[in-house]
Amino acid sequence: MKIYTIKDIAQKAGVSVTTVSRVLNHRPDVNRETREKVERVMAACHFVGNANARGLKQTEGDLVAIIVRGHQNPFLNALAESILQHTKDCRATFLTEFIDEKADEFQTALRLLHERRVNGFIFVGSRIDQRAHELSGLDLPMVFTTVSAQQAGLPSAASVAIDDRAMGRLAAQVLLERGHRKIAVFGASRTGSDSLSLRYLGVRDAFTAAGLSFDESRYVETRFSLRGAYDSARAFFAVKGDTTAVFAMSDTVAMGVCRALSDIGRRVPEDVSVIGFDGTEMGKYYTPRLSTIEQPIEELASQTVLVLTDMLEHGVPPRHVTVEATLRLRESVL
Amino acid sequence: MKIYTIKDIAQKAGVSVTTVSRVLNHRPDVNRETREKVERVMAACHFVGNANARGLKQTEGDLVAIIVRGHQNPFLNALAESILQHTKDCRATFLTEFIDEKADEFQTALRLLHERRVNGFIFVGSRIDQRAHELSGLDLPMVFTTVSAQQAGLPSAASVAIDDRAMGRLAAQVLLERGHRKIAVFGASRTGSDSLSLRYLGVRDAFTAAGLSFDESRYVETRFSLRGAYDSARAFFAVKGDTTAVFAMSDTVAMGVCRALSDIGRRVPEDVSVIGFDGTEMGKYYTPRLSTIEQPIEELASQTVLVLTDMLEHGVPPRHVTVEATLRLRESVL
DNA sequence: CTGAAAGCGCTTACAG
DNA sequence: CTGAAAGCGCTTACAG
Repeated sequence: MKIYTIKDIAQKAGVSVTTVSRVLNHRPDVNRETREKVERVMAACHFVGNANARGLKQTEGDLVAIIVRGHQNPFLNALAESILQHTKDCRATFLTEFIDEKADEFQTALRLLHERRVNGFIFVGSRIDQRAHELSGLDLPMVFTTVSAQQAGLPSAASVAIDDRAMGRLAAQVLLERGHRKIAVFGASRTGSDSLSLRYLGVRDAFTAAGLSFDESRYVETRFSLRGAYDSARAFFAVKGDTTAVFAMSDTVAMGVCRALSDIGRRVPEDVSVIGFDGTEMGKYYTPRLSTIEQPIEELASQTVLVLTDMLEHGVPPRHVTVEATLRLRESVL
Repeated sequence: MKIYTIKDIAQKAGVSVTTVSRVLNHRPDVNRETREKVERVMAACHFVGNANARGLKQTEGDLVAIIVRGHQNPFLNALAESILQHTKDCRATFLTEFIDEKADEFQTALRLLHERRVNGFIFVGSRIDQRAHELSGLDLPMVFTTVSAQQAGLPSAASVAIDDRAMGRLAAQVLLERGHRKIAVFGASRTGSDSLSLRYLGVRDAFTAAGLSFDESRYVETRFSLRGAYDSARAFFAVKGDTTAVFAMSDTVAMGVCRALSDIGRRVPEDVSVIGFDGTEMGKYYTPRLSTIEQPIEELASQTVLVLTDMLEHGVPPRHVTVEATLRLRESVL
């Protein structure tokens, strides 16, 4: 199986490589007969252009990198897939890079910038912190999705996200309204301005609005995996066994907590109510069906691609879009 | 933030581009002082080579594509991650391509072959069928993992997999031994020689060994998603309500079935036993904890990389490795 | 509508 | 140990 080059095709079709290149790139300025002849030869040879060679000539169309941090995260996975879907009718080409949750997305971005001459970024599942400043010199369109970049101080950064603070507040409010007072919150470090920290602030808002104050000893820093959440919950409930409700900042964490509760003989929701976050498919099929704050995947994706192409193709300045999340009350909250 | 090329570095360091290239590729034949000077300049400029330009010179090291079919599949995801882990100390470089479950992995392979001049493949989650013959002319190392390529008729194909037929048999046997006779099997098309079809043959083996025969009307072709399995199970149990046990060919399918059962008022495992396949993390935390056939991810991954590098670096002929799966009896089977 | 030629950034024989 | 030069496969002004 010989690998044909544009030169081989040109020779077989009796035209110049320039013409083959034109056909390859769907340029209009090619005679119909010539085009068809070249296309026939390309088809017969199963010709596919060499991406390296093409990439080397930078002046081609835009190349956008989608960097997904959290490969095992079902929510981000689904979101990335949806973004890719919306990407189909863009002029730019996209490459997707899945990195580990613990990896550094900004380092990855820098590498892609050099290695592949990328000229646009979509960050899926990034937490924007001081590391982001490695990108501050960059004058490329970049869109953060699921996290607001409003406070990031990156001049060319746009973002699409839900109102995490309001949604954190809503989750806590749901529990407070149902009479819960001993409420635990399972999240991560709450000192930044990332989406998880905002949800935590929302929790405090809810308590304040109810004339109460959140008991910080019921805040649990956990890893965002089933195993991590399970272990954290076992340890937490051994000490704070009087807790009657949990707000977990992801559905995965919520499910780990549910399993732990059931293993220590506490029923969900009869003994302990649990509300998650994200609105994953699994949550709908878990027993009990998970109450959650559902992020609008479809809209996050379409807005993200829209904001990016506006910046890339029309030079529109970056903007920060807020989309609506939805409370889904299912079986796990009483 | 200027993007430096090898030429810029050469100029700044006062050497030729050849020398910079040598340093870049860790060639031994560079004077230590020269090397250090060049390295200093590269570091100062945050220099990263242009992958396109490098890729264009094919004679570089090997490039292996890992093609993962089934992006949303947690088992394949975990397996791909483990493979990537084992890949770290290989001389070759690897690129990972996640494609949809419905996409054609062989088309993808062909594209990568041309576009990127790949010279080795790892197929994760492929089903080998007639489409595979598009690769039959290819004299490149390719390793199929989770599915045996023994019967595929591809001369350069190796494979690493469990004994799917034996494991299908074991799953059915577990249910038969516990007195179940009205057993449903949730799988896919069972006419090929892919791993799912083999598991089906294993089921028949188990029935035959017990002096019984499998009731084909209890074979359910389902999509391998929570939603698909749920819908299939609702439809199936509306007709075959006397079924007392289910063998689902993936944990995801098993969980969809469990949820459906609970929604029609059948308890798992008291009324219906369910056994899954793969051994996903979620299965351990589901309620009820899922009984399953656990695939040895770690060993599948290490063997896959080993077989590939043996072929690639040492010219060893392709081989077909069988690894051991493990029965995990948990709560969902009575 | 078509082609000859330069050049993208790198690697690699080939000389020295 | 080091460098000048050719070439990887493609794209794109520039001519015609």
